[in-house]
Amino acid sequence: MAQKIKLSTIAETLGLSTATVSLALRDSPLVAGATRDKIKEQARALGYIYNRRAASLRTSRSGIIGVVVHDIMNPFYAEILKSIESELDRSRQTFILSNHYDSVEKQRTFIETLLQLGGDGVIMSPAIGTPPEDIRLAEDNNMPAILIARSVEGLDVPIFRGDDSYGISLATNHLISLGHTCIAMVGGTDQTSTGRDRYQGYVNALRRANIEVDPELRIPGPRSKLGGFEAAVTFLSLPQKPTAAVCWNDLVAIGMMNGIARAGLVPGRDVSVTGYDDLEEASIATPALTTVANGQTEVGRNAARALLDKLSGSHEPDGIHLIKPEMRIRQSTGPVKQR
Amino acid sequence: MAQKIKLSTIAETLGLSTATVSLALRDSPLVAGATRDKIKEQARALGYIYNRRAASLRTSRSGIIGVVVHDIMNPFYAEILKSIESELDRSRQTFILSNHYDSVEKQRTFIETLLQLGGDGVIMSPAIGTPPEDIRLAEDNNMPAILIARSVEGLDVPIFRGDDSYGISLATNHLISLGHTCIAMVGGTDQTSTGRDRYQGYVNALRRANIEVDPELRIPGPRSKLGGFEAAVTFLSLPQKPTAAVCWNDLVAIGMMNGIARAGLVPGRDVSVTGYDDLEEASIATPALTTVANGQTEVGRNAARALLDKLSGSHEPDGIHLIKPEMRIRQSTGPVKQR
DNA sequence: GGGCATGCTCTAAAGGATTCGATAAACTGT
DNA sequence: ACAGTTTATCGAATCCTTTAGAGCATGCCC
Repeated sequence: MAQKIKLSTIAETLGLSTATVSLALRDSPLVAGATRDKIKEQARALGYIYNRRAASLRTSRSGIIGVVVHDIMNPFYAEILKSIESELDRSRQTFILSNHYDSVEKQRTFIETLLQLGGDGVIMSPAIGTPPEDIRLAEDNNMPAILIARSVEGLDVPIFRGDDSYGISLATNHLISLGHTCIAMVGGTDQTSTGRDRYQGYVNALRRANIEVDPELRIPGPRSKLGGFEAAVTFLSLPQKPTAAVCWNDLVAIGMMNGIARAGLVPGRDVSVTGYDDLEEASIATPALTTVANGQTEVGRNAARALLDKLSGSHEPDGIHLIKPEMRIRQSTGPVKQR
Repeated sequence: MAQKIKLSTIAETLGLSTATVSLALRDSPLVAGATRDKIKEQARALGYIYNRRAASLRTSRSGIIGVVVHDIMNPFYAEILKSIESELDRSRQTFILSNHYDSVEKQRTFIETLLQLGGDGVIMSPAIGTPPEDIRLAEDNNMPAILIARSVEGLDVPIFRGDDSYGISLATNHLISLGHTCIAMVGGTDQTSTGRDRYQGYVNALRRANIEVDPELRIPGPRSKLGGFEAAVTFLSLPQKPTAAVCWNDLVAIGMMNGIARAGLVPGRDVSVTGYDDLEEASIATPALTTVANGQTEVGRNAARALLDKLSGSHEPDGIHLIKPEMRIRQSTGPVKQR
């Protein structure tokens, strides 16, 4: 309040130059030990606050990293963010978070803001329909980007994600092995690479088992609990009377189980349901959800490390980094039972 | 990549001064319309990126607002954040988000980082045990703070929160009116103002109905789904055989309903359960959760507006701003039934 | 004692936008 | 035609830190 304390304030009170003070505070070996201690002590005493904007103006390094995903409230992204956070924390980077809600517009605004702030890099799960130029804008202005979860055509920035096609085929195979032959696929969209991959995994698994693929058994759209809840109605009224559902993710699966229960049926006994992601919540759902662990923690950690490596120039982690999903079998799936 | 475009680049290519360019880009009436258009056009053509750090060095306004809460993954905070976000968005402020996970240490680090970046203000739900000095640090360095959800003793910064004591008493009264007399309180902690207020609301409602308060009926601790899930076991083994539970929040209530179902009982019929917060999820839970709407949207919106007002100097929103909670009766509560 | 390291500190020039006060040009009214 | 406005633009200082490059002791060796 009183007076802004700056380097020169410290310098004057000690009869030194700002250069020395600046170096001392950053532990430069150029400054004598005794001087350094005196300076640090004085800085503390005066309540000095380092001015990063002034510093970064000079050094063109801001210590800011941007992270933008579809929706941070979605536990799938939240778990990724948590692991990014713990990775960045230890390297003293500040991170700025944003949702784009699949608005290309909002996403571009975020990238521009980040550029204005001098962001050092950005980790993003690109919005549906992201034009490659928007990401090149970042790269061209010296702000490297790393993608997570979704790819963008025509770009060669590093990307970290689970192997969606393989993961969904695991879930589908599991249902097939329980005797199910009429299996619906609930949720997701063809507009993202993830959506296409997951549907493909489902189709592949059915084909391999010589089960005919019926497009009517696909209920596209839902990606949230509410979506899954509502899709239960559609599912239960399908004329083919499917006995199982491969859901887009755990949220859809949990919502759908709630919808099924509301209709008086018992999920896991009357209808088998699989999720995807293995959120913390999956194991405490009723019944406990059979799902596919999608490696959120690895995705976040590896993406953050890759960016830090790139920034420190030690390593260029280009290309696609796939993480192998794993099956988690619980109580929401069981042997086939006619309705 | 090629060359950094700055104000002076634009100025030179047009034969103008940086002063004029700077003014034009900010739509100053001092600049002639034709000149302004020419400048803006050129800025776009060159791919000029506004350098906020340089600007804020001069103006000491960064356009950055910090938001720190216990855990952004918690849907209660997530809903607040969403409403803060939409409020700040329209005033072109960037916001930086952080969790403190109730670590005073982590919270202070965040405040310091924000000060270094020249944050204009901070909205926070203070960590348990936050010393008033930590918040004064912000205020003293010209970065106003607004509290949400929790208070800190010995401070007169504005605070926005629900009326917890009143809210919980609504839920408790509702159970009492259904005939319940042995009602447990599940979750929460005495270490936060919210925790103390909610317990007090529960106690008050019982006393008003002449029901004796049994401290053994309190199961403190849980604040998450998993916590509620585990607390169900404790609850069901209480010798007093309570017929209803007032839960700390919706997460605890939903977790607890899952735990109760896992034990073979039907929540809403065998045991009545109330939540708190009215998350989106409450209405699709099985059974749909009776809960108390806590006004997250208002809290977020009002807090954000208050901060913006304070920054623009138009208004000093000091003091406590309580939001009146409202009852939402659904299927998780019903008439008393002996177990 | 002269020549050279070595160790520590300082001077001054960036870095990019904003803004006060000055200036020049165009216009007003008489 | 001239003093007085108004309008549009500019010069230069300023915000605070970093960092070459210079400078000055001191100590050491031959």
